[in-house]
Amino acid sequence: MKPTIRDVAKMAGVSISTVSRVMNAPDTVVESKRSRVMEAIEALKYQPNAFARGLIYKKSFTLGLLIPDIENLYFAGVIRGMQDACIKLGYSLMICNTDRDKERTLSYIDTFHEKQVDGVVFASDVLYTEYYEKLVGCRIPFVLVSSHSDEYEVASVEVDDEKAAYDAVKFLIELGHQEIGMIGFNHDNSVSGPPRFAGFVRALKEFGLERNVEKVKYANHRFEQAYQASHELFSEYPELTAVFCVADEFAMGTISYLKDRNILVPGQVSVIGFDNLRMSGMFIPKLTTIAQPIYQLGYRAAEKLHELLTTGSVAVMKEKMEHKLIVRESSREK
Amino acid sequence: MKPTIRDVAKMAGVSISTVSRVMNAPDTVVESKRSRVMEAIEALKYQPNAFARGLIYKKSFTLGLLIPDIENLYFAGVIRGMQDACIKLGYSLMICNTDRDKERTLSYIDTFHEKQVDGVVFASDVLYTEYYEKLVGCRIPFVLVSSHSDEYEVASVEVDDEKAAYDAVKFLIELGHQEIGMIGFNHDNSVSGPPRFAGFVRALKEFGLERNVEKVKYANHRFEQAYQASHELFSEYPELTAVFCVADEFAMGTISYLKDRNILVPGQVSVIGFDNLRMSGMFIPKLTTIAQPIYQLGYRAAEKLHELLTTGSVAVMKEKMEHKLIVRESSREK
DNA sequence: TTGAAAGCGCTAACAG
DNA sequence: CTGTTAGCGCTTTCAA
Repeated sequence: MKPTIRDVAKMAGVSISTVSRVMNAPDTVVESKRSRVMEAIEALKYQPNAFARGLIYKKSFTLGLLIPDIENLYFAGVIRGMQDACIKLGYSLMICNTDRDKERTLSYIDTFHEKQVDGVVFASDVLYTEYYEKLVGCRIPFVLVSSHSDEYEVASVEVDDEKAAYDAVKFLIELGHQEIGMIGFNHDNSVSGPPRFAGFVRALKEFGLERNVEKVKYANHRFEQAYQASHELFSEYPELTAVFCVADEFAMGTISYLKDRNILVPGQVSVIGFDNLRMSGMFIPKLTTIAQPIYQLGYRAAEKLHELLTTGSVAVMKEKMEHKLIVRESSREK
Repeated sequence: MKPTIRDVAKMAGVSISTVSRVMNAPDTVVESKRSRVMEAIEALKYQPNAFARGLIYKKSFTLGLLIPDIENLYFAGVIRGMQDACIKLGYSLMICNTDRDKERTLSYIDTFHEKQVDGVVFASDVLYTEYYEKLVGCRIPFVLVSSHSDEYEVASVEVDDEKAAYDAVKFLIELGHQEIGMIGFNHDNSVSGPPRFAGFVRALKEFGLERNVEKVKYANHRFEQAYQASHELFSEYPELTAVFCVADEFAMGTISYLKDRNILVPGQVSVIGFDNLRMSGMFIPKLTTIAQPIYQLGYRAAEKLHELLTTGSVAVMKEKMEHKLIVRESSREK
């Protein structure tokens, strides 16, 4: 049996209240008893039972994190940031991988409810009504990261997707490209799909290149799908000399396709990615991309949730973090 | 306030024991009351408090997972497998990323202790005495995945590293390579470092190629380090025509270095990796590698821990899973 | 400064 | 079949 507060009390020859006090308000206990209690705690390797504490405090000091795909390096960064923030703020973290499955997501929310997590961070996926209502129904405070909600009043932290996409495409245009295509996220099951497309369109229009607006194919988060989408894109628009990919993984799929077709990158076609995953510096060629402050996004999300938990609201509802263009080798020189 | 069992009882007009019964032994309650209780539960979105339950059962139905590096795709696979097994077995999962930091690892074990996790899976890292003693001191049952312990009696699941390395090197030799180098894990802070080196040596000796035994450089888990190690390896042994890398990430680093030196892969040098990460099929060239059943390793580790938790011991202490050679494009044709 | 005792939400005897 | 009651381990009044 794990030792309880009673065992410590007995060993130290004091009452359980005294033991409790040395843990929560040490200076209300005289030195002599305090040190005896500390010794006993040490000797028994006593650790207060989190269940008993939770029952009283009605807090678990645990946060939940819902991510769509743990095999996507993007989320590894978010997790690291959030985990570091949790350590700083005194929370434990419960990470759940939903695979973008509704049943599974809902069931994880149940688990969070049952384990009484203090709050949850919901990453990237779209906040479907079912999710929102379940979270609200369970009275679980939550914030969104790499996502936002137009329908509901929910705090969020993300990058300015429209602006970032605009910057990427503008960069391509300034490199001299006139025939530019895009591999995007489907608009109906992603939150950054529409704004990134909008940024693509805005840059094109600004430079009188609107004829490219339709040169877009969509993929569903993974490499293989982007490979396939590139195939469709280039079959239909062989004149393309540049592609804006809304994810680094898409850029890799696109480059892979181009390579199989013996089309040189960046010699014949420039490719720009999005995210700046750790992998993007390892790929051949190294990816030119729009960097998101991934780690910071996770860190900030945890802080924001903490703010919500402790003050009942957040100072800024829809927070944007800075993105940055990183020029490497997959785009041609000026 | 979240509703308690009392609220449900009141609304359904029964005692709290009856409510408890419909949750734990439904058929001992008459249909009429049972359905009234179910309705009340539904209406209030009642979810039993895990703290109160934990206090009684002395079980949290939560497992802990300690991984060294969440940004390594290898662990993403382990996590998925373990998470699926947890769903099947009725556990929640608490994942902690140690960054291979001792302080941090020890502190996570404290957290696990405090949250009363039922058991923990410890991944890949070496089981230092401090870890072992703390875990045992806290009376937390645990198993090792992608690791094992020679010193202690601890259950583990992994691949046969020596045999897998042997197979990789033998494959290279059978391709006709005579000058073979290796990029390995440091022997003092990794568990698979020594056996993989041993497999390298055995294959070499078996084919009378022991002169290559010293052509080894070491790196510390990441791409950049492998890039640097390759630089050292090829500066010292420019005659090399093949390299056995003990991780796919090392293979990518090596290929990246070779590419920067304008050495063709597989034209001039064959490179074989280890793990078969999802990335290895996305890289250019696609990696020839030794596949580990990563997902299954995670799944099996959770099952094994469950076995330990429920029966008090495991049928097989040191379990090995099958590896497989995957031939793709980074090795030359025969 | 300290101890006794109530109670957090739930389960499991024990009566009825 | 159902209700009453005694804890599970801890914190927190309330007295002493």
